Amino acid sequence: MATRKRPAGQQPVKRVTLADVAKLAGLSRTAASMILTGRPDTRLSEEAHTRVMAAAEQLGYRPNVAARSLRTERTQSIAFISDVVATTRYAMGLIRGALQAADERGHVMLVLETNGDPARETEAIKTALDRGVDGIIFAAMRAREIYVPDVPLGVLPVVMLNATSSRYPTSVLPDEEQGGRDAVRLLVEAGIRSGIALLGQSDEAEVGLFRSETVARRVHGIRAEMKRRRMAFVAEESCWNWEPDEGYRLTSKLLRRGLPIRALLCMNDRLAFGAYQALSEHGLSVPKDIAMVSFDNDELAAYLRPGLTTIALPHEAMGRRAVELLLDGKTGRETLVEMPVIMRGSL
Amino acid sequence: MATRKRPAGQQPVKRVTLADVAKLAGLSRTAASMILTGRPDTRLSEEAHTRVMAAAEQLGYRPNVAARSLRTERTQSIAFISDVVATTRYAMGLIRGALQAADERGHVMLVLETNGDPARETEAIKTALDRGVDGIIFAAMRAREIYVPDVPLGVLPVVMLNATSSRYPTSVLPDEEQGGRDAVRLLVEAGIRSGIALLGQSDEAEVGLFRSETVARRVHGIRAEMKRRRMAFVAEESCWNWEPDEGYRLTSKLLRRGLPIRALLCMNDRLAFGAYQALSEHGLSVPKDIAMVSFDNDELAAYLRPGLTTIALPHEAMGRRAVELLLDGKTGRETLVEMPVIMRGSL
DNA sequence: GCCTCTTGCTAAATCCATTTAGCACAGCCG
DNA sequence: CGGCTGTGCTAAATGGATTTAGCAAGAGGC
Repeated sequence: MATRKRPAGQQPVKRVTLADVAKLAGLSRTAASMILTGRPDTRLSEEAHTRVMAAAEQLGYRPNVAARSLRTERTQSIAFISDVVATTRYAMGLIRGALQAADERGHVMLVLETNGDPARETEAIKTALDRGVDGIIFAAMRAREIYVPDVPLGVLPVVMLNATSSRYPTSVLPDEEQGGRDAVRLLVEAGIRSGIALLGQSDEAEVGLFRSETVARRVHGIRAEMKRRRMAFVAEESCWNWEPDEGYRLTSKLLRRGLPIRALLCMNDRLAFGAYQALSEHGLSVPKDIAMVSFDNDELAAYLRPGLTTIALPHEAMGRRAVELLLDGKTGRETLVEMPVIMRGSL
Repeated sequence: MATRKRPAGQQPVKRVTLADVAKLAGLSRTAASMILTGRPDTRLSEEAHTRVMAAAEQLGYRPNVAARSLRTERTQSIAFISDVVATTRYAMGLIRGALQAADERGHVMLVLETNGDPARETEAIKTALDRGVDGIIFAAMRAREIYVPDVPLGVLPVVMLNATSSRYPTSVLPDEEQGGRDAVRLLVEAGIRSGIALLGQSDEAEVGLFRSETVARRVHGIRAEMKRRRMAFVAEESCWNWEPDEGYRLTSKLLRRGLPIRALLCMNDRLAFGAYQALSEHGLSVPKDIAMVSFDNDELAAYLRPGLTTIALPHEAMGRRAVELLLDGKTGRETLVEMPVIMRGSL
């Protein structure tokens, strides 16, 4: 029996290399490389360009990224390092926006998750550096100050997404201050200047101690706009956990107090969801009896009846912007992304 | 003024290479490489091992991934190519599970989004190949047959995640048949054998024409278990769009017909969400008047009052499993992942 | 006719790790 | 002593691109 070096059907399928293209075009690798990478000031003839392009096309040439980046130190890839990818529905928007912007610029995105563990963060950064990424995005799923481990990144651009860091000045955040103002403006434009209750703000939040940086700005925007218009809340119910349960509990409590409430301004949609449940139990209808305005534009907001009017967290736009800043070299300062007003039936 | 070639503070920060390690250890690059990659049958001395390890440690050596993969043809990276990353909250679980399993195996994950566009799919595959990934996961956010473009992948392992393909036999899917059976079993165990209405199933779904493959299995499991237990639905309301609006509409319609309904079996949680709203308006309470069982374990399910008992889509486990199959070379067949029963207050 | 400049192109070095092939030496056998 | 085996290690080739330095031929100037 003859020894079969290579199974019948299995072609060796050698990848097409630059050398192959050059040979077919009758030129040197140097020439082929320069033409294919679109170098500006080569003195290669029009004829040479045509031949190389044709050869590359004909052979279906794709450059070997590893070989290229070995030489160039750039990989056309970026790292998206985030604390938590799942758990919050917010995550997706950030990733998706970043992904699209990266793709448009011919970059791929490595996604790395750290669970907020400093050791894993350090490891993630090293991994990213090993792979020679062209830039790093540090993202937090709840906007906050992140401590970025002290790994020397050289001149690698870094953007903080939905996060801030004392080490890296470039960050992309939602314009919460404006969002806060808009919420109040919305109420006024609907003719409601009194009987507004605030749901969810907590003093601790304003201190920014535990909760997110940006929420403090949201609260600040709300208060500033209220003050500017010489308005005051009829009630404020504070809580830590902005979840439906709390919204339900606080709203029930509020209603029992018998205050003249005409609108609820909720710090997020999950609270508002809980509030809906409480209102429904009390036989109150939205927006006829009580109007609702909220923040985030959670998926929930569209599902409620009537739909919840809310100031959206522009996650996708933020992700996109982060990549734009990173790859277009516009780093250096804080960028605020407008929070769109999503009008639905609750106001 | 003297020309300053290099700005004062800016160190050149040359990366540590294998050659540096070898030199410090007083050995050849060959030896250093063999030791650091943990080759089994080298005859290098214990002493050599110690010296190389110490040198690598001391210099903080990290291998250059590009250089390595240029030689080895493996990159310790995989591609996660999916139709849509956002829009469905499901997505995250798949990505997150895959990410974790990849990380555990020392791999990084490239995430690529195609929006289901064949041209972009082809492009994504090429991009992945260019980067020399060690495997590809094709994921769909709604389980379904995907047409994978005919790009020759050679011997590259491929796993279909939450999807099937005629081209690639390895796929990871939720065990919908079992899930369907469990839903019925749950109702019976709660003492409900009659007065069950089915919400959302549509004949078109069973044909699998447009909707997902696996939903057909879900319906099949439900019907099989009903039949086995000699039970029948008191009503079936069909619709295409399994969204809260439809759940609301169908449930309202059902209630107006005055049937003796004791339980609602909903094809997904969003339908159930709408159903809750309708029940609430009709003054019916869950689970006292009407019990609810559903599918997916959407985030919503936990927010409802009472919490929605539901058969979960095990996205994270599926993502994890896909990577395990991919990297441990266990490809070849369909893997079903158990759908956990999430008991909450609605049953 | 000699020199310089421009044009069009290429040889060879380089990036860094992996891997093949094989060298030098020691010990053992007969 | 010659031949053989085993041990410990290394030189050099390799992978595929980019980039530096520079060659050869023709044009133009004086």
